[in-house]
Amino acid sequence: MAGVSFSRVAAEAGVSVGLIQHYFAGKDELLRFAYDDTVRRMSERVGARVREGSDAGLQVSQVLLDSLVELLPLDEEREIEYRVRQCLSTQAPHHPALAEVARRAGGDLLGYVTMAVEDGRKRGEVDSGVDTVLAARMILATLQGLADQVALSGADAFSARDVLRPVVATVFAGHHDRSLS
Amino acid sequence: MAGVSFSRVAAEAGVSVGLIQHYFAGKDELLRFAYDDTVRRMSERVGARVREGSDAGLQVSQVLLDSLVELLPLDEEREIEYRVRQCLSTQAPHHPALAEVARRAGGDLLGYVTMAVEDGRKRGEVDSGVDTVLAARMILATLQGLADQVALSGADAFSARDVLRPVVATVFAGHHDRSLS
DNA sequence: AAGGTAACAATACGGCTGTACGATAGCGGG
DNA sequence: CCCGCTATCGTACAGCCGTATTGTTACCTT
Repeated sequence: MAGVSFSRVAAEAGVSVGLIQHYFAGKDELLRFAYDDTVRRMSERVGARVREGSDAGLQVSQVLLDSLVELLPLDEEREIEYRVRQCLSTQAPHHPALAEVARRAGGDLLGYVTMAVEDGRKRGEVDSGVDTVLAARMILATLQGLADQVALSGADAFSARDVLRPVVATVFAGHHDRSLS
Repeated sequence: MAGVSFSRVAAEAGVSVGLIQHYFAGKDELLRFAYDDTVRRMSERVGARVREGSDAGLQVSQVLLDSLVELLPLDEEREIEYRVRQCLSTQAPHHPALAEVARRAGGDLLGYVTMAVEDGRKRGEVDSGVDTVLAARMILATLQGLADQVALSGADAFSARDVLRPVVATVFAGHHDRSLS
């Protein structure tokens, strides 16, 4: 992030600095575009997968787990996404435009997961007493922290799926074993 | 983070630029010191609290929950710690010295939580079949993601403790209700 | 064919950055 | 007294950054 400059972006893209200025009014707008583009793609991916799985009548917990694990920086492409999201969301507090993107992205994802949990409740996979938003927050928090752990210690240090599964299973009780062994 | 410069640090500290150079060989060393100092203090705080609680014979799950929630950016001081940690750990992949600090900090924290879970197992609060390291990873992942959520939406948007509690309870089964309601 | 417009390049410029260097002042030991 | 050491400052400098400006193609429209 410290190394992102117009000249470097231009060089890596194989174009001139002037061209980037032609399309983006300033550095802020360039970063905002990169951030928005990345989080939008991530959000749409998980949204689509949840919808597909729901339509296909698959087990909600399984679909959710798959969709979320797919966001982790487990391959090079997702790692780039992760880094963009991480760097820009860190910068967000100081920049209103970035903050708004961060809020919208967070809200979208929370909405998708909440809907999935509600869907699970309708199908009897989730106890009726569960606070769906709180449950979604819990699952998402674990996912996010898991992303950090994977990014730090590498994709092969441990099984991210095995860490996330019990948390999802806490919400979707009754259809899975709850063991951590 | 983009605004951290020698001149700005000097101004805010009320000293000259030269003085900072006198104590730190370069910017890298200055940042590394700030990062190391912050994570060390955080790690020691949770380590001490876990040890105290363990000696006092309190319920391990309760002590652990308290110690970890205390790391979240719920007041201004912790928010500063959070931001330092976040910014510098983001920068870590490109800078070996920072990466080493990040690894050590992560390892320390994982060690403390793992020990707490093992302690809970000895006392019968945790099932004997549980993978303690995996359980610690899960709890820490949720904590970390929770910190991000709190930093993004503010300390009053939801109860962070209520989100973390069920995850801790998944590990420390039998002594707590497991409900999310 | 003319002309307008969009794509793209080159360069110039003021500002800020990290770092290097020298100066000043206090101060304890010989 | 003077020497070395440390704390502290001021400033100079080369380099990179973001931005503004100007120029050059090439295409589309009429």
